[in-house]
Amino acid sequence: MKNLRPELIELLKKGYCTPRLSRLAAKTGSKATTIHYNIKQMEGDGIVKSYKAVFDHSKIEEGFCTFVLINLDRREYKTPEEIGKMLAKYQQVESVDIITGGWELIVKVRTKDIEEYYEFSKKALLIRGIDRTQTLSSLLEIKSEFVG
Amino acid sequence: MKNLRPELIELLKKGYCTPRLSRLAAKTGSKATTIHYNIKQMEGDGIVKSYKAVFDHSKIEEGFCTFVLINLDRREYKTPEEIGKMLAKYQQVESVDIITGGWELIVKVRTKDIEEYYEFSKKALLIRGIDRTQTLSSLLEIKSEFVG
DNA sequence: TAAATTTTTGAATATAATTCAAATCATGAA
DNA sequence: TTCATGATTTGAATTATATTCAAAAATTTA
Repeated sequence: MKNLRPELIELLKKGYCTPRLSRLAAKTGSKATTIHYNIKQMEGDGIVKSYKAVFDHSKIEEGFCTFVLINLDRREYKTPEEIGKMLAKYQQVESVDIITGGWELIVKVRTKDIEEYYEFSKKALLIRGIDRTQTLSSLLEIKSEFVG
Repeated sequence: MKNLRPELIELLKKGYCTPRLSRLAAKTGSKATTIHYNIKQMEGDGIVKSYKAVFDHSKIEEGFCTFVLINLDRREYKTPEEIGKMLAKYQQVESVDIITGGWELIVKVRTKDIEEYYEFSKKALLIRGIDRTQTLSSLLEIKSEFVG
C-alpha cells in the first residue's frame, strides 16, 4: 500500500480541479447552466488556464522560499530568455521573470530547507552565462497567491 | 443582463473549485473513494488550503507585473510586519515577503498597466515607514505559478 | 422595427461525489 | 509468529452536480 499523497500533490499542483458551478450559481444568483455557459466561454477565450490546488508550502517540503536576483555575464552572449528557460525547468523554481533594473532576471525558488537550496544553487546558478546572484530569503510570507 | 465575468473571476481567484476525484482516480490507478478519503485527509491536515482557477493575467487587466524591493525608515519604528500587512491589503498585491539581504520587504504587484501601477505606488508606497523602494518591472514572465 | 446573434433558462440525462459498511492492509504488542 | 488494533481501500447505494439541448429572453445589428 503506497502513500498516495506525493502523487496527488503533484497532480493537484498543476490541475485536476474544476469549478463548482452550483456553488457559483448560488453565490451569484444565476442558474448553474448560465455559469456553465460563461465559464466554458472564458476557457475558450484562454482567460482561465487551469484549476488547481493551493498548498500550505510549509507542509509539503517547500518551507524555504527565496528570491534570486541574477546578473548575466555579457561575455557569454546568452540572452536572459535562454538562461531563464533553463532555470524554469527546475521543479523548485516557482517563477522566472525577465526584469528591468539592476538585474536581468528574478527567480522565486521553493525548497524544503536551506540545505536543499544550497544544492539547487550549486547546480542551477553556478553556470556559464550567470555572472552574479543575490539571494533574498523569505523570513515570513505575509501574503501569497492564496488569500484566505 | 449583467456581465458575469468580473464576479466569476473574483470568486475563482480565491476558490469555488474542487478536485476531480474520478480523473485523479483514473490517473493514479486508485478508486475514486480512495482518492476521496486521501484528499479529505489532506484537507483536514491543512495541507491543501484551497482550490482555485489560474488566469492568463494579460487577459484580466493584470498585464503589468512588478517586484518592489522596500527599505524601511528606521526612524519611524514600524516593523516590516506592520508595513507588510498594510501592503497586503491592496488587491493589486499578489505577495508580500519579509526578506534577508539589503531590503526588508519584497512585494509582487499586478496592475493593468504602468499608469495603474503609478497610482498604486503613490498611495501604497509613499507612506511613513517606507524609506526607499526599487521597482523591478517584469518584461517577460518565463514561468509563473501555472506550468502548462 | 425586424432580423440576427448572444445569453439565459428549464428539463432531461449523464457523471461524478459522497456515504457507509465491509474487506483489506499495516503495525505493534504479546 | 500470532493476534488485536487502527488505518486505508473498496464496492454498492445514494445524493449531488455537471452537461446537453431546445426554447425563451435579452441584446445587438442592420
